[in-house]
Amino acid sequence: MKNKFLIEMQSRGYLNQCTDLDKLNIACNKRSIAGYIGFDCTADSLHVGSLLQIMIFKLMQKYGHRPIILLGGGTTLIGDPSGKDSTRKILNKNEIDKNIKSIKKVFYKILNFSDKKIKPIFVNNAEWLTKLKYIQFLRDIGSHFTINKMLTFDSVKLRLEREQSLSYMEFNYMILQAYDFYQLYKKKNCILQIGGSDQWGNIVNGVELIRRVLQKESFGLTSPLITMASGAKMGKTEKGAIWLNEKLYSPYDYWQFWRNTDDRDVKKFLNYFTEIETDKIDNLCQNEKDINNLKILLANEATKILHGTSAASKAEQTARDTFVKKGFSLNLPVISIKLEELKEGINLLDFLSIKKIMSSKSEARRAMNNNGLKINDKVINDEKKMLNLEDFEKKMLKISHGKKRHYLVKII
RNA sequence: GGAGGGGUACCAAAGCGGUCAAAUGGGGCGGGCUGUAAACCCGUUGACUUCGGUCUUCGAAAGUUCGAAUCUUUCCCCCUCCA
Repeated sequence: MKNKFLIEMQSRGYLNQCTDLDKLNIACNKRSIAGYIGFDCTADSLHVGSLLQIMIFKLMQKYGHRPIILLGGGTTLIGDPSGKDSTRKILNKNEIDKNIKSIKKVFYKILNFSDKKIKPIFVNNAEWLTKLKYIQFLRDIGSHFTINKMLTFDSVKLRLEREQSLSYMEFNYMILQAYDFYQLYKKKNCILQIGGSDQWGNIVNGVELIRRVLQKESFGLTSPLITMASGAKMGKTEKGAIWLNEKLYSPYDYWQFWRNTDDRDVKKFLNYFTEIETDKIDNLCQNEKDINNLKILLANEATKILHGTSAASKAEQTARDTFVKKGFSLNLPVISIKLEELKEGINLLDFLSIKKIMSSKSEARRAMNNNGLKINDKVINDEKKMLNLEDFEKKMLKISHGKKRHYLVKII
């Protein structure tokens, strides 16, 4: 009997590779399992690139399995060389701890923490990694790895082939990740590790370590690498990363990100990033004439998962007001200005750069010269334009940069 | 350790004494077309400016010169080949 969890993993396209799908199927059928995914803590927020992993957690919960969220406080001290051309910036422990605190928030928002049986567990591998004794570790764990094999893993091989330096520190990363899995197996009876396809090598090492040291079976599973139709990696647009933390990326912008999905990606993303049943998605995609409606659906569903229903509908409403009605929406990002500052009038270019709407006055000037700057939908071409009380209506005014960026200026 | 090549703006890459804030391509931003998509076309792309200019930028520092991204010296880093 095929396990429902795995069936949905497959139909949503979450499944790329598995060490032993048949046996995992049996294990999942038998009981509730625990599976872990490791997250890197180099930034104070995860971005959309990690969202698929979180969606997998969500799916695990749906079918009664427990997520173990490994925050790599220890491994981030080293830096994963997978898929990197050069050593990345090494963070110190304080920065990492701060990042962990911030990253955790997203999981609380997306996953179910109220049901005891499937409540996610946070673990930080600094807990065991920082306590390792070098010689002991080499004897107990290091003896199970051969350099010959390690050299064949892509993360190492590619670096060497490109003649890019790989430090001994980074070279150890895969062993540490394998050790993580081993620890979680022992401590939490975690039998599954999930990761992006670039993690395959690291994951397999863990499975093998568990087999060698504990003579137990465990499983590894990877999700596909998602790219957008533009060819860019998921989550990294030209403009920068799409962060999951609200402070770094507002719900409105997040909604907009999904709303602006490339036509070719819509169906894929509906499967990946919403909880709409896959049959229903097939149906919708066949029957809906206007793909824009699907994009709105995608934006709503995806935003709902991260920021909640009300934030999603608020974002939709804001978008409607600004794009369809071309009017004001009170939910646009607000920039406030004090009444005193306006008394004398304030130079518009100064205002734009001071309030960080534009990164410099020159940039503001440029936008102006290209007809890209509007106040209340009226193009402004006058570089000397002063902003004063007459421009405001009910203490408010809308400034637009291009067609998509709008701000509400409020007098306080 | 020896011999060569190189470090230029967000990235790639030209320039090799003045006409260089620096060709060209990509990316970004804006405009047009459209559907808040893609593709395409056009403009723009260091900062400040009283729009005359001014200031900062070609790995770092020092020097030559009226004048340096361009020449010299030292230092740092990267690459290729040999050992």
